[in-house]
Amino acid sequence: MDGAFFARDTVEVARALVGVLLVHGSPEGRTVGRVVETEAYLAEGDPASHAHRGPTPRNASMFARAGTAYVFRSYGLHRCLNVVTAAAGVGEAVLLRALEPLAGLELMARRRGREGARSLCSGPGKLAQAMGVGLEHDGACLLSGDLRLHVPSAGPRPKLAAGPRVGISKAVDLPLRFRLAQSPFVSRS
DNA sequence: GGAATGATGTACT
DNA sequence: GTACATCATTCCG
Repeated sequence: MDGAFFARDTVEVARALVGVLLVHGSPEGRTVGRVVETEAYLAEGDPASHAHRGPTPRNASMFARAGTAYVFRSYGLHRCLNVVTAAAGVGEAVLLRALEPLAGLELMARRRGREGARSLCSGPGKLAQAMGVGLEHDGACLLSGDLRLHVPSAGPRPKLAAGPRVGISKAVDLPLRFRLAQSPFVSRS
């Protein structure tokens, strides 16, 4: 796993990230999930992106180098995890929307305060909560550190379904959302 | 300085 | 399907 994986076309990265493992080793324990749903946020022609109007204090890490985490607070209480893509300074990223929980399910359930493997990580806010991702991870490197992405060395290319993104009011029609076909762990809608 | 607005999730009808 | 929690950031005056 190296930075080159992320330092290329953002839509390609969004597709390639499906199937990648997200691993968090915390004092509480280790949690692992497989990415099953992503969304790309682009620099040009994408008014739904936080980076659309250029750098601000909040989105600063979107302009850092590829492989950096961009974590933001959503609706005052949730958190969402993105991976910065493309060349440094461009301001593109991929939102991780859903995971298939693989390890540390009990810890995920405890963090979430509810049971049900199906709904532990089936949404960007749930995923961040279950994996213990917080604003302290904003700006962190996802190639090394306590929170990491890991590409399985081999394996068949997963079958993807593309569609419109969720929860936005602008650029609603762009097909920039990708998910693992037939996975029961994707977010609803 | 003030007001609007979310890259959401849950509960309730 | 609809309602609402909850607050920092952003934009406008």
